[in-house]
Amino acid sequence: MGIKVYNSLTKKKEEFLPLEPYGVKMYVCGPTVYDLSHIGHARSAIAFDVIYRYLKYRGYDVTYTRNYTDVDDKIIERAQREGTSTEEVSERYIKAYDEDMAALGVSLPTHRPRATETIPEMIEAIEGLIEKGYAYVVDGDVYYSVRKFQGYGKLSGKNIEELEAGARVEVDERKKDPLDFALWKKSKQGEPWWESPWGRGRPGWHIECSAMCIKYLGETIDIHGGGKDLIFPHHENEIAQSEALTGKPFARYWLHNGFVNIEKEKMSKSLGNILTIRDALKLHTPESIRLFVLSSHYRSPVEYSHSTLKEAEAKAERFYRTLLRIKEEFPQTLEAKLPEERLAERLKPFLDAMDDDFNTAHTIGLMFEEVSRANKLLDSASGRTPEETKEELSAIVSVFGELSRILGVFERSPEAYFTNLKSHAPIPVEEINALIKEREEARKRRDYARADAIRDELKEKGIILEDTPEGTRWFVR
RNA sequence: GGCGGCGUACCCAAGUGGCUAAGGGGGCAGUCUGCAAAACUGCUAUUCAGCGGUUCGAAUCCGCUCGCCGCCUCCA
Repeated sequence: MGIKVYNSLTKKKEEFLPLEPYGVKMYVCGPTVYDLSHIGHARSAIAFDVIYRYLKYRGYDVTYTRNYTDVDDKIIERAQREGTSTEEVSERYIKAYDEDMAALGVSLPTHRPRATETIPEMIEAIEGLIEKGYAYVVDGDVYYSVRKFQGYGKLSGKNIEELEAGARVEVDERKKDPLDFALWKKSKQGEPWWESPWGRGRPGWHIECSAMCIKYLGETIDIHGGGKDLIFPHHENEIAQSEALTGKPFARYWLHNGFVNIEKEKMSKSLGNILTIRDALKLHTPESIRLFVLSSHYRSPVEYSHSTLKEAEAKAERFYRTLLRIKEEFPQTLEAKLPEERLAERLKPFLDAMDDDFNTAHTIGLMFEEVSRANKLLDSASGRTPEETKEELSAIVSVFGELSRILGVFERSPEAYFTNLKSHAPIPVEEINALIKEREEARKRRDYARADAIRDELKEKGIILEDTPEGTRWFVR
């Protein structure tokens, strides 16, 4: 059985069969770089990162392109407000985006083109559309004739008559039809511009993605992704432009991720309920953010809240604690390599879940069943020899290793994970160690009242003490 | 108004025709412990928003009703 994906174009789950048997071409709409990215951007990037990782894991040679839209009304607006250049604004936020993505463990796509580096290709595409009669020039602007394209609305399920009736489209006398959209915009005073056959101007948003997609991946690609909100008009327009130009199907599978909601509402700038990735990283570990995102299906909405993130943190802690136990009690298992056949057999249920439209939530659920099993093995020998226990734990650890790479979670050593948490302790480590020492002395004196008082005091600050035969250790919560 | 989606326990969340309705968080009880913490064990949905229908059989398919959300304007 192969991979099945939900295709927004057909509104069905379909078997994934790329155009070339072993190569996959994948394009995802990246950010417009006019401000810091929020958790919604993080979700999209993480979801497609896992899809990218999984397809590679499944043996496909994936070419993944994710663009930066670095010329746009909002960038211009911001630059003017700040009295700086659009280049400076976009440069700043590209850098910020890259940093955020790296912090979240999002792997780098094969290509990361900027719209401004693809202007000649955009002009060429627009010329092609004019030649074929799909576009027209009005006083330095170029518009796309939506009605000329048969099948407009096939992705979003909209029909032209109803869109017209809705009349929420921008009013512009120069357009022949209110539905038409700009391919090229004549530049106003103080705006960035490029020379073109229609005079100085800049590209429209939709043509950017079409041009970059065709340039880096070709006329027909396998997967085109983005947030659900891009379905209309952005992706609908991309289809119209690209297919009118090439006469070929643009993308075979359209994948759209759901939103991150805050208090039941979509997180968005206009609603003013955004949480930037940076601010989120001040509150939570990157691991818990990834786990939060991947614990539900990529198409479903997720609710961001303190408690949902805390639950993700608890998951991470449970996982790493178990790994730590395994490492302490059976250190050899961490390096164990399972024979390929046995590994494949153990991995099957997990990969079946991933094959089913990248069901990371199910996969993670299954991983926690293994966590329980590992703990049971560690708790009781019950008729097993130590050798058998070691074997079994090695198998579990090997499975975890594979899945960690696919999901981009639990990739660190447990020590690194807990050390990182400790670095965020609310009081200095020396102070904690001193209190632990004092408590140990109290315990030796059997002064349990004092010992418990110290433990309670630390607990209040989020520091959990744990007495083991080897002494007391601590965790941050 | 048009289009799309969702409603599974106290909370988050898998499951989309048939073995015990995954998993995590929380709660309660127990084992362990000086007491805890962690881990483990048991309990916490005879039932999947409601009502009808199809079927030998439905959380899963169909219809209706109620509630929530998104897109139709820039938006991941």
